[in-house]
Amino acid sequence: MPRAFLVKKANVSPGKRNWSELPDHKRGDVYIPVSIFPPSKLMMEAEASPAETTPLCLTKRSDMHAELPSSTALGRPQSPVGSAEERSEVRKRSQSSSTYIRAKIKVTTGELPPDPAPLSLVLPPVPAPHPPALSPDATVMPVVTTTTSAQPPMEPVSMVTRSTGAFMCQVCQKSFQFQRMLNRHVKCHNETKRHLCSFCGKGFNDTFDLKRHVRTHTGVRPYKCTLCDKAFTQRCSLESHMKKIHSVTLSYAYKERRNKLYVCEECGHTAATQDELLLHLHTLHPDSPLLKGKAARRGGREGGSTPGSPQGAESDDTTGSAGQ
DNA sequence: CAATGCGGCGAGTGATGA
DNA sequence: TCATCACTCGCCGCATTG
Repeated sequence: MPRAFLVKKANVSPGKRNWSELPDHKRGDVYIPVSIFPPSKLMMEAEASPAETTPLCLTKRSDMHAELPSSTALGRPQSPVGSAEERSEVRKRSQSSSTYIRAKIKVTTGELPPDPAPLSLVLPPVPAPHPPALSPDATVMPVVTTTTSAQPPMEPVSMVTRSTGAFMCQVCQKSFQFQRMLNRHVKCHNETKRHLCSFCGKGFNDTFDLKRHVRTHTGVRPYKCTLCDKAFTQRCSLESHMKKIHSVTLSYAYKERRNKLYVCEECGHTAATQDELLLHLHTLHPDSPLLKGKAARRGGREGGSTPGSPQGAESDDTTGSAGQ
């Protein structure tokens, strides 16, 4: 692979780890961004609210910023918000006056626009979406999942009507078979719940989206190409790579459940089973708040969820994406 | 049964080489 | 300038949890 892939921009600060120089397989296994976690703080945050709990409570020491392995975060210490998405936000904002507006980009304002209807079309004048500034010596803001209580409930944003047996979104007229589908869809229009990235402050409606995003900062790349040393944060990226580079198309039976991949978000280690992951955590990250959280939860639930269960016990994010 | 978690799909964008 | 590939994220379907 001739391309200097992964390196979105040079400008890597001296003294900082350039993870793009590492083979992906090493990067994924070697990189240990977190031991870094102040467990107590982490746990406190995790207690906030079950629903609001940010999956990945990545808090870290103040010099964490310098350790960010992500190519997207590397080399932009000057930038208050270093990731690509921030640049995208900035770019988007700069484009907001132009004719082109990327429809999919959402602006994290934390405030509910007065008029929901044009929400998907209008980019409101954006105040700095989030406390940006991750100055090199700044303490990283904790992951905060906020429910902006000041905001009205969903209904005013997207009135639910039922027509032709479907639940229709009043904002975009999209219809859904189930109420719950609509409820979640409404979040797309409503800035009600924000899951904020502790690294860059970017907000997400979906906890998993945040978790996935955080990997861009932590450098965790669970999906490794078996034919080369490259690794990816998302399975689809790996599959795309396999198809384009190696001409290998991974096919799965219809609705086949792919093997779940348990990912240690602290070092990127992957395990085939949750037990294996737990063993890994006990061995290498005994102080991991994630481990403690799991233990606490198990104690409280007394065998509530089975070890293979992808959720529940894993909502503390010891597992990564992967696998359907 | 609603809420939540997770994976997949699709698309926009950046970086790089030809 | 264009093509290619990787990165990233919004959103949806489905599974699981409480």
